[in-house]
Amino acid sequence: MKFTLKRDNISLEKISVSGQIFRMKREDEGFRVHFRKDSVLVEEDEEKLTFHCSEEEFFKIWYDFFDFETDYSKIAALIDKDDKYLLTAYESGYGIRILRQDLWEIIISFLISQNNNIKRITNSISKLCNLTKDGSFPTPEILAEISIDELRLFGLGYRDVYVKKMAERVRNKELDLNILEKLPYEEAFKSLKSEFGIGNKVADCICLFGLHKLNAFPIDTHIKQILKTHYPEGLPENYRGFEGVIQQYMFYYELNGTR
DNA sequence: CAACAGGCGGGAC
DNA sequence: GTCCCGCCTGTT
Repeated sequence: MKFTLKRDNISLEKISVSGQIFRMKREDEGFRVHFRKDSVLVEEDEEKLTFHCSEEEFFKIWYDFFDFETDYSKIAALIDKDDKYLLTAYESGYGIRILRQDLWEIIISFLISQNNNIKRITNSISKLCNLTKDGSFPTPEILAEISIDELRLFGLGYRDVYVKKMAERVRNKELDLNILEKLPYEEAFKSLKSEFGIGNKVADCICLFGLHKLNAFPIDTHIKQILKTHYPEGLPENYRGFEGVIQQYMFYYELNGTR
């Protein structure tokens, strides 16, 4: 079963290397993505996307996952005509969207991402998924049961204690993800930051990619440099509310350029 | 060999 | 509050 739709401001190719998702792999026919227990293969060509699933499944799961509800062209229209840097970054990153991924998977993924490189992050997460029979991302219960020594084998380095503690916290409902999902940005950010292993950057990544708070603006080493060079006075006011989307265009442009 | 990779915790001040 | 250091580990 397949479901086809016209491409409009979406690029799986770019999303796959935008740094927000760590297990979106290119297969022979297209890209495979995962959401909780489900997975789908998506073909991408110049004018359309072909989902290898029923229309019913597309609208039940993947429509939200790819955030088709949000009009990214409308957000891009906010870009200042004199902001040459961002106009170029948007042109470069045109088609990137903020996926609505599973919160738990995002929390662990970005805990692992700190002071780390994408290759190693991807490798660690891939190994973690081997813990489950179906290859889906391991639940808090599963991760909480793994010993530190065993976790170390996944190449997490010193981040293994962060992962272990977080799994226990969530399993014990000391951090309730259902509540976290209902909080406004400021409160979610504060709650996340109080967790062991989560600082400003990781908290904002989780808010942006796990809670879809488009006003979260994760500042990593690259973004810090960009701000210093192009926005010494800070981001313009008119981007307020969509800083996270802006960040993605900048980040992509910085790492992938105009290729 | 050192430096770095999408930072963070902990201690000094 | 800010500054600084050490940290797992694979790659360059």
